[in-house]
Amino acid sequence: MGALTELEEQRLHKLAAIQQKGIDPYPVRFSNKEDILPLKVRSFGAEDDKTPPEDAPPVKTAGRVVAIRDMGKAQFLQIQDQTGRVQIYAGNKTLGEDDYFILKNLDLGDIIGIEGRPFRTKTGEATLHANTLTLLAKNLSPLPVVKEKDGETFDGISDIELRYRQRYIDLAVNSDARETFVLRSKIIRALRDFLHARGFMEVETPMMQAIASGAAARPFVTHHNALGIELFLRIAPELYLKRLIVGGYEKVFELNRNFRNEGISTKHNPEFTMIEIYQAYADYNAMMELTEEIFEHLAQKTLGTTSLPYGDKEISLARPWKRVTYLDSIREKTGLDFNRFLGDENPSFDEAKTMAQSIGLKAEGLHTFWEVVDLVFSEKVEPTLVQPTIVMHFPKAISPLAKSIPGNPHLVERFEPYITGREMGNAFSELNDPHEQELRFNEQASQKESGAEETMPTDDDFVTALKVGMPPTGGLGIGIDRLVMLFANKSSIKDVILFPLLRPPRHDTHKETNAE
RNA sequence: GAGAAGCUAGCUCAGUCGGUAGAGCAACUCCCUUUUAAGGAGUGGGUCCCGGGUUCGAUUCCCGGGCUUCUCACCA
Repeated sequence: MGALTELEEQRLHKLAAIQQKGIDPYPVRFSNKEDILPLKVRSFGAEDDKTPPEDAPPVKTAGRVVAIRDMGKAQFLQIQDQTGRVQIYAGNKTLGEDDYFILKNLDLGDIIGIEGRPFRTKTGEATLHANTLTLLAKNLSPLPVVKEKDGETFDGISDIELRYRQRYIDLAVNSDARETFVLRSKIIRALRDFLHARGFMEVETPMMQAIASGAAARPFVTHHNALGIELFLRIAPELYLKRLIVGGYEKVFELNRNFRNEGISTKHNPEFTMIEIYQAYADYNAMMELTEEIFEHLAQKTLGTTSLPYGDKEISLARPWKRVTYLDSIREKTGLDFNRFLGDENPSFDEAKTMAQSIGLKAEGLHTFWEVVDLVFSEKVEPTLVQPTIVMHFPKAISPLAKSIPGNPHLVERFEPYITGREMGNAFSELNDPHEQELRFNEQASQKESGAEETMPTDDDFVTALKVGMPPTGGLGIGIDRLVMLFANKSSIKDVILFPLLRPPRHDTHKETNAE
């Protein structure tokens, strides 16, 4: 393998010619580089309305060459750094011999440093007239050429696979991609600041766990050689964070990766970022307040508004959000009223099935009353929850870590916020009765025995922790990737994860395997 | 895991009812010192995703495979 394209060969020849001339195409450093945006503000005014004086002192900056307009013995270049773009004017009148040689051998994608005097061209463009031009890195693998005019982009890269597989190209070429990940970083920072300001402490709990509990999902398995044990990548940090509440910390959070060995889709990546927040002496009502505050604050802080465009919709994150109970939301959307079963100790599975069938849902493969109800909810209610909605009081049967509503045998103090038809988080008053917790784990285990695919594994040490005593506690988890999708107006989770998981490319394995 | 679509020059895309292919941008050569999707003249560039079959001949038709995207399934 490794046949070079014509373009790559040409670049290598230029590289050789540059080295021949005694110029290092990869110099060690370029000191005192000023960022382009502040430099432009300083030289040309914040409104781009100032003209620098004739004798303005030279400035020094650097970036990637993204446009070359060759006028013969002089050229107009555009260079781009993390903060913006600026035009460079360079020619043989001001450049020394070596620098001019670099100019003549310059390619799109090269990284250069320049020193030059700010001035305006005839047409008024803010420009730097280069006195020196230093090659800092030669581009040997040509980038796609993207041209822009009046905000319109021509011939950008649209090959989605290339954008995800070689994100560095996507970032180098597409300003939208760059902006998305800047926004992601701002959101995460604002979230941390928000929580720190309220007295929360950020902690780190194990990502490799002997028991992958805290959620119901298939884990990744790995192996520790020295201990000779099987370990799982965590599917959730929940049980460890609650151990910290037992230990006496009262406000903790963890913002980091979880891993689930499940399908990949526009809404699922095998590793994804979650924040989980626990507050002792609080309950799910406090978590509802917190949820609304967090979303509103993050939007205000990072986007300057609580009104977000998403696809063809306009989402308003302004508080207060609509709140509705789980069963009422089903009644609202389908007319089916499961509330009337709340008095029954063992609500009828068959009746639930009949009700589901009456609105065209097949309850095949389901075993319990509450599974049928949850099917109705996820099929008929979830997709309709476009504006922020807090759905409260989930079935106990599918909430093994949440505290029961006092006096209610079937429902728990749990809620989920929904936006754009997607679950954005999960929260509850944490179950802190060790005996009840043990029963719930057992219930999960017997569901597994009777054929449920994914249930929550028992964690005996966690039960022991609860026996030591955990104060009443409110917990909240928020999916960060989905939050960023909402804020960045992206429909695929891959657009908000820098390096989403893709099948590794197979080079010429075909020939090799067929050669046998 | 299932179905559908796609894969042609560095990029964005045409096209071949089966006779090995084209545009724009990029590249190369030349002209041009205030351009900005710069302009003008010329040139080169392809395992048409991979393998097999049918055929005189396959990028095109058939079969198998790969990768991606979308939908569904699974999925806190």
